[in-house]
Amino acid sequence: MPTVSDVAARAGVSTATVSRALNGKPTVDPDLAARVRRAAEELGYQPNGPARNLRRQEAAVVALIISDVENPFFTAIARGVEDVAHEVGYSVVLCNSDESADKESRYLDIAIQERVAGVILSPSGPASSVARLAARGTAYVAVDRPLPDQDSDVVLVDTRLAAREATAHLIAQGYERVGCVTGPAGVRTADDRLAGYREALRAARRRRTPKLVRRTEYKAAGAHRAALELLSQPEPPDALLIANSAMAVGVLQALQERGMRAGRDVGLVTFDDAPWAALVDPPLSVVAQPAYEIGAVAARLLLARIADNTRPATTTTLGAHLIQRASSRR
Amino acid sequence: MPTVSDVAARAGVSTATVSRALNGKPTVDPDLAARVRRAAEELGYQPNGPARNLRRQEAAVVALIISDVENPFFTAIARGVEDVAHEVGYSVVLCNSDESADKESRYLDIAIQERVAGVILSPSGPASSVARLAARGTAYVAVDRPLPDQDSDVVLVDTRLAAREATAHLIAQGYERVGCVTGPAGVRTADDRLAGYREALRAARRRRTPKLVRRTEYKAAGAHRAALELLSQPEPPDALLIANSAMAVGVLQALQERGMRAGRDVGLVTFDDAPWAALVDPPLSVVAQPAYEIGAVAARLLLARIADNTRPATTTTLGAHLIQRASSRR
DNA sequence: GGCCTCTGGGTAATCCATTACTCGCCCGGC
DNA sequence: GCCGGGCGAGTAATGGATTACCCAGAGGCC
Repeated sequence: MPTVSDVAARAGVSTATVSRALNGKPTVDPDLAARVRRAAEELGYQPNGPARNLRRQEAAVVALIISDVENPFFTAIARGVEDVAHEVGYSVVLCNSDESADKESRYLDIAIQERVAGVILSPSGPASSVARLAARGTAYVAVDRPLPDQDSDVVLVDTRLAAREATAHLIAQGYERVGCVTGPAGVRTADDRLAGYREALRAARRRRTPKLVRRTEYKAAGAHRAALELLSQPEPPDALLIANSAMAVGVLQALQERGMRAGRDVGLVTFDDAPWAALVDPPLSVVAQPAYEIGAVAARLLLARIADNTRPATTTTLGAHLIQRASSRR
Repeated sequence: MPTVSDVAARAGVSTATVSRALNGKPTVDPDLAARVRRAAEELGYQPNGPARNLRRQEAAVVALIISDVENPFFTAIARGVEDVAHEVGYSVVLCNSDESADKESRYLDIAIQERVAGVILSPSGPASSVARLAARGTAYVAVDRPLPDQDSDVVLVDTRLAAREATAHLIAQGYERVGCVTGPAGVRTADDRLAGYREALRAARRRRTPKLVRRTEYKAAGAHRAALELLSQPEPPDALLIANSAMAVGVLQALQERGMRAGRDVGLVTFDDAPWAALVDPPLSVVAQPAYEIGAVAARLLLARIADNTRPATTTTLGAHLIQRASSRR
């Protein structure tokens, strides 16, 4: 594997000049630079990343730690981050924490060890170990969920308001017993969606019925169980607000098994406008979140913070909008 | 940021001993090792990854380059890879080549530069630049699609046979004019699925009708256009084999716009058992591919090759199976 | 007791790119 | 003609962990 010295020898210059030429420093004679580039080309020279990063004390890489690779919401965020980061020459590596604080912590360690320039993450649960990032002075930005007890840049969606509007919509459509299937306690988006749901009930002077609410992991399996439980009660819900699209899959399965029809039997609104949401029968009403933009904004904030880590922390809140389809109509 | 020297000073030993102790080398006195670990703990020591990788000439990281993060087939592969790699202490970084040979090439360069231990990739198109990996002696494994002109480890699905069976199934159900929507020419899975489709037609002594076949990018938008074209013809298909789940979304949209119903008006079988496939109306018949297992097998092959790069190249072909649902029944 | 072996641990070389520092040369100004 | 400044390029220090090599001391054997 060729090194700078090999390139230097072939081009008949010093290693310093090779480095300067290949990094586009302006203090190199154009002829020399061309000679160096040609030599590098001929040898198939690829810089040694670890050596470069060791010297520079930082890698031109940002780590994106998301809580579920299989969730289209997060993969859309990933695209937003990638597009912005690539524009300015950063690479993005995607890490899947799988909603496990352990894996998250492990990936954070790796990010620190590899001296990445910055980290974007959707924190899994309250006991986040980002304090270590802060301690090292590594730039980071939280997306989707704020970090507890941390004042860092955050990009959020006003998910509480959206949940409130979605619930109000179900009520306005004439559903009497609106329930909610949301994520685990302590996960901020899950809490917020529940809070918005309750606000809407209060605003409509409906009694709050704990029996109509279930919390489970943010996955299809949990939501499936939850929906079956809810529907087996003596006074089952006639509408549900569902906190993400994976959960919607579980709920729809449950309805199918019970021979029930969304809209007619149970009004449904779910968070996240998955590509298939309009294709199920009846088409699913959703709260569309600007996932791509979340990623893009987060990436821009991260780049700004990499450039200047003393800037004050900001919170960006993006809006979500309800898309009414037939699953919330009788 | 503390270094080995700091830990060494605090534990009252040399840097060599610190390194040996923290890496679990057996030649260190247990008492000393404990002292070192405690010192490291107290200082919050995190090894400097670039320095370590520079010295070791290799990072304990495998790169997984997939052609579409938003495709559940590939994210399931990612889980398989992760689970196996983590077991033996490797980290996985996910790179999204987005079906672009350019991005793929760029990520390969990064993988080489960062001296990752190995690469697993689903090659985008024929002009793959993996030759560079081979030239450097970096271990790699191809998944889903073989590499042209390369004899490397490959993990495939017998997608041609599956396509043939799926098509035969449609014919057996009484569909007369079975068409096919597949991916771009040159992408092996797309070619194979088309070949399997044709084999089934031949076996059933049906005429091959090029007008019933469309090739487009492996995305919803392309398939949507293709489906509209197919259905606008004077003699439109009455059944379609669809080459992946993103395309299925496009085709279903097209049917919806035309007010047509899958199964009754157009029989449908699609590749990939997406979580929502059973939830659309009517439920979608699919060819389920063992995506998780592809990832797991690929990871094991990669680890074997990292250990011994001289082992002969292998090709693993996994089976896929048809799941019959209502979309392929009149 | 003398010599050999084995073990644990220290010293210093090594991996490779970047960059601070330095030097020679050329040009302009006085 | 001499000096200061600036530019381009070379020399060598630097970053931090790993590991080849070497040494001291303990224990065994004759």
